[in-house]
Amino acid sequence: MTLKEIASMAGVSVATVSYVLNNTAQVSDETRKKVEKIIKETGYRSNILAKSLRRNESFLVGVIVEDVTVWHTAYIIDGINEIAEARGYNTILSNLRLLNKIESQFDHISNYQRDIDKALDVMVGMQVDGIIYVGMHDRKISHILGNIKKPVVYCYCYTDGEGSSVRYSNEKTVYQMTQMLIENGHREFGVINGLKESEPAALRYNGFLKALNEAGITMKEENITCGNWKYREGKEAAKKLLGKSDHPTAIVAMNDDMAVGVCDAARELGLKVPDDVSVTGFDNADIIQYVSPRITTVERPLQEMGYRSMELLLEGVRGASVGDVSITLPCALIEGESVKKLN
Amino acid sequence: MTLKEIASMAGVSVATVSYVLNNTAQVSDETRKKVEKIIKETGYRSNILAKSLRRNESFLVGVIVEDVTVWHTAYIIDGINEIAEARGYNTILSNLRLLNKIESQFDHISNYQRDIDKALDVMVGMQVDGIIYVGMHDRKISHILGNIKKPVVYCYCYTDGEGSSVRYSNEKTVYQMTQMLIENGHREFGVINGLKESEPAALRYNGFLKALNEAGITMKEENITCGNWKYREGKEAAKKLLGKSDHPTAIVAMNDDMAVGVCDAARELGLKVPDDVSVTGFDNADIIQYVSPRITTVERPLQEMGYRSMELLLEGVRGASVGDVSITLPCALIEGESVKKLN
DNA sequence: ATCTTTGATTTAAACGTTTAAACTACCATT
DNA sequence: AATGGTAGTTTAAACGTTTAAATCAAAGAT
Repeated sequence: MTLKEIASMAGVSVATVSYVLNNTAQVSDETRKKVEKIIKETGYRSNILAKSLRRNESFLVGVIVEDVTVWHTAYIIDGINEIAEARGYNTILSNLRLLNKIESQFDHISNYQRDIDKALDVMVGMQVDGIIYVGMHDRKISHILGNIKKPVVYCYCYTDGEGSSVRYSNEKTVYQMTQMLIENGHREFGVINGLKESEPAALRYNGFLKALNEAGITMKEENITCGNWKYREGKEAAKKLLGKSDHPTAIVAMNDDMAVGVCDAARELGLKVPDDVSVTGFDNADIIQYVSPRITTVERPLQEMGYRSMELLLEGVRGASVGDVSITLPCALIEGESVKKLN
Repeated sequence: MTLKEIASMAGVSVATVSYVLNNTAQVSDETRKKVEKIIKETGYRSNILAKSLRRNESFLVGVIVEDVTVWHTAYIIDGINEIAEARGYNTILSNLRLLNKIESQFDHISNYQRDIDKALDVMVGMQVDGIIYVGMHDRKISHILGNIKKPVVYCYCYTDGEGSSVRYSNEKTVYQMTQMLIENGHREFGVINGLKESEPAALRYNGFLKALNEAGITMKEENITCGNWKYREGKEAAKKLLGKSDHPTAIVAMNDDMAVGVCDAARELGLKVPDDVSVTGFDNADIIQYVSPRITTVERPLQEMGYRSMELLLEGVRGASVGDVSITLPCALIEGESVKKLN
């Protein structure tokens, strides 16, 4: 079913049908009714490819994600898609599958670049109106993406890039969380940071330190540890932190997986959470729901980040925005029962 | 950068450039080199929209998912995308967001239909070559999707539909799991099924019963329970099953969330897993990694289901397949330490 | 010397839209 | 009666490809 066929069935020209469809010109009530009737009857759907070709805009945006199987990715995609749908845009998804690659190939960096190039090939080929990159981008990535002459938004985390970006606040969130612990009377802290090279780890740790410094609290060197974000290393670190009589009264784990490890370590050492030691996490991961007492943690505005990214992108597409915009969204404190009031 | 521009830069006709690009006709080495050089220099990328319009195939497939934030969905999408990419296809994703809708709206059925229609509008409008529906489809959905004149593959679960489908084996998997328990000497079973109305619950339960029947084992009515797939109800059901002196020696939970609930219930009742009671789950969910002892469970071939769905779809697109094909993939047993050998 | 064949290239139509420009009635002013 | 304006409609070009058909030149066969 094409415009032409509709037109001939209605006994009018293709232009008229197009005008009816988009109401972009005056059409008499009579012909409008006639045409609309036929459109409904035939179930005609306009060919978006042809439309996009002619209009020189595709109403398509490309979404590149580092790994779709990392759970937070789905929520961001969900947010992106919701706005896209509402605004009449569609998305094509490209999955870099970074997780497997980093694990299995030593030369992942070069593959990485090749994969992005490939993704860009199809996206630019599809004439996307813009691109959202979901993940941790560094200068290299923003350089690659900067080369295409389309609006780009970086969503999730970023180092120092060019381009518009949407992220959540790591530093401030942990800062506030730590303040909360201090207000509750805690003075002896243990910290389990994430991977040293990781940007969020650095940011979160900064927030932690800032709160300590402001309160004039210093930490024992031995109470500063880090893990690989995973349960096991969190538990191991916690065993060290808690395995002495003068252990900290509060342990700040930089994500929930490790926080759960802390709780299990505590139990195995015969310590009660929160009575003997307080614990906080980060992420509001699924696992949180299974452990009791509920670990106090923090929820990232994942869906909202999707919303904002898409909105920002569309501003760029419409040429509305000037220059780069960076949005940092706050996280929400999810209060559990893992923090004891000491005062 | 268009074909025309490349052509004029190379001093040849657009046809020649097109032939070089797709090598679909004889071109002299000399001109080929010349054209390729310019293509490389300019970084030309062909306009897929125009190509698709002309060729009357889009190399696009639509993927409709019931809810992208349900964790298994991401793995299926990953599989779909991997094959798509390898075959030169792209995917556009439509998320029905069913989870929120079912919770918040009583008239979700009609919205559901409208949402699918909307998704189809854009997909058909984009001239997708085919569609993969990821989720539990019923006759209603296959009726809607059957109306479009494109190949469709249903992935995940299905009742009795028309159309090709890919799913994992529920019945046989639980059958084998139960056989394993029987071989290990278990005779007194408790079962925690999923939601009664749910198809996978029914299938899994069938598999369970079949193994029991074959072994001539009968169950006490009171040991047959069900929950809503969630931790809490699993735990509650387990409390009932285990709260008596002659409790079952093995509890088959129809998913991991509930199996974890069983373990916690056991612990609270002072029972040891697996010494006092054996437990099995289903899904190999993330949570499994956090509980010890490791719960014996089963992994669904999610990514593989994505692969197969895409392959099946492309067969349909290429007109290779005749009639509907149904593929049922086996699950893999993940042996933990939650099952005791009684013999 | 003429006719075929072959290989390399170009011409031009087609895909399904949008849209500026042209056209046609019809009516209202002068 | 000529002019102008307006509402409704059509014409035709354009978007960037692909591809059947046409063209052309050079080589081979008679």
